[in-house]
Amino acid sequence: MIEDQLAEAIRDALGALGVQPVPDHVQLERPARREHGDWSSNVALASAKATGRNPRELAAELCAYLGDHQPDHVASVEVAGPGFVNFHLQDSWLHDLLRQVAAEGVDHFAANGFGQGTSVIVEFVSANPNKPLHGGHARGACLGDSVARLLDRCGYAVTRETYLNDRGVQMGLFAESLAARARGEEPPDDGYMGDYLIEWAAEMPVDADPFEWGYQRALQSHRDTLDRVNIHFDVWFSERSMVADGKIEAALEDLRSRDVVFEEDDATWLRTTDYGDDKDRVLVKSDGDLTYLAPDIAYHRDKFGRADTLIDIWGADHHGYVPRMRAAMQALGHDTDELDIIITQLVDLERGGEKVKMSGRSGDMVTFDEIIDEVGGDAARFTYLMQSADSRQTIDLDLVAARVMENPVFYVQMAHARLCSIQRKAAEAGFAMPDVAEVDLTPLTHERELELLRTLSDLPEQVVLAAADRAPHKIATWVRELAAAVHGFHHDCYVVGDGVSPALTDARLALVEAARVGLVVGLDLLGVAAPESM
RNA sequence: GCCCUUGUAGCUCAGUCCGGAUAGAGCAGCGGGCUUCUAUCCCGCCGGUCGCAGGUUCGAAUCCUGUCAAGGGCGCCA
Repeated sequence: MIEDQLAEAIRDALGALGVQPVPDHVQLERPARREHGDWSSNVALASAKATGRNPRELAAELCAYLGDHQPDHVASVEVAGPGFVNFHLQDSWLHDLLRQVAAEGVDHFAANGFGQGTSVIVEFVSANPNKPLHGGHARGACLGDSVARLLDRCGYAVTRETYLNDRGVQMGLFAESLAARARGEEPPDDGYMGDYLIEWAAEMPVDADPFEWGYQRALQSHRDTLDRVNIHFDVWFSERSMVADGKIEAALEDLRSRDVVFEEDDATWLRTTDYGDDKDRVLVKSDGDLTYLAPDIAYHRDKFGRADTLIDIWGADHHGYVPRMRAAMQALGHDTDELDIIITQLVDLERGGEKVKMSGRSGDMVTFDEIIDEVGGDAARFTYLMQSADSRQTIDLDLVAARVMENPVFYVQMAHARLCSIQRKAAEAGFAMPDVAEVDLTPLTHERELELLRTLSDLPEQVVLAAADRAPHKIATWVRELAAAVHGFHHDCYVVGDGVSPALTDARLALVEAARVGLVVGLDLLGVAAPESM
């Protein structure tokens, strides 16, 4: 990448100028203002103090040196402000970039090998298998899958996994409620009241076991819903399987052997306070039943046996459990740096400005399916991923569904459809797609063309940052910028038509293809389709 | 009381991790632009004491301290 070249050139220059020590990392960034050049470095400001030199003088010496030893593509280097070193580049750096994007294509553009050799399990959704997925699951579902897509592109060996709470009190109540509905009765007072149980009960064969049949029915419901938003788990991990194969007991034994467990009031406790938790936690209740925590610990212990790094996506209502899980993993000797628990803040749903109730015993909760019905799978995913998981989100279903102007997903998809349309029109007009490696790109000098390429050049870094921060919203922001650049290009730069020379048409067709690759990659990282027409 | 997250334009949010130059985008409002590849678009204008107060720094939306406000969480429930 060009910034690596420039950084290396700066380090060489610092060495030649006798600056000690030469920093390991030279920061280069794209200035906010075009007149500050294509790339800028604050290296003179940053190292002035360490070297006891005046930053502007150091910057001036750097510029002079770099002027005499110009790296490829550099047109000029100048000092600005308090001591920035600004590089102005020739358009050729963007032309090279275009060739690179086209050559890498959808499979390789913005990919990197940072995760090579590292396995990671991304656990998300993990909904109780006794009711349809509801709105509260949606954000975490979209986030988890997109994080997995980002890690894929960074070369990690990724497993998408969800945990099934398929034993315990709630599942028993579920089976009882389902059986009651099947008999035409009301569920027990503490049972499940949702109308979906009436539907499911009607489907259930008379001789079926309500527990097993209902469990499978719920799983099918989850699978069907997630299919609609392009989410597919590699592993559906069963809690009760850990009872059968002894993993829970093994985990408890492991903890006991490490002397972090004690008995008190007839219960078994984990001394999580030794690891930063604010109180100790019960593993086995005085009545002999397990708390939810014991299987959860066993599950995470199992995951650490299968992967180097664990990422969990939890809702805000579970954030209080982070310290105890981290404590438990630390007690088991795992590196808690490799346990990354992402908390998604709550989402408020509205319709036409009116708040929608998210849950309720009578079954008036909004299901994930209803959200998809109302706004579509692509709009749902894009909307959930537009904002940082840290910020509380308000989604007005009517706005997302109906008012196209307020819904960026259409803007971005439209950009892709337009590029495809251009390619179709060009083919109809007899222009074959040029060989991008050979085509002359020097006709690409229009500001719209250059801006499009500059935006494309940002994606590789954004992928690295988004993957590291588990922050797909950075990709959503980027893809909106790229779409804006595409629409601007589309508006001002005809590809095929009167007054466009064949050479320019060829060059622009190459640009169209590179931009299309960028949109496809960006949208794919979000799990959103790139339609060829709209 | 303790813990987590948030507070940036009328609204919804980027930017904060890793401090840089005149703080960005969309929507809303106002005003322009289609004989050619999708006007579901493009361009301009309007709009911000970056919650508040200190501190560190050549330089703070960004780091530190305090404080206010909103949301969430603090079970031998799951």
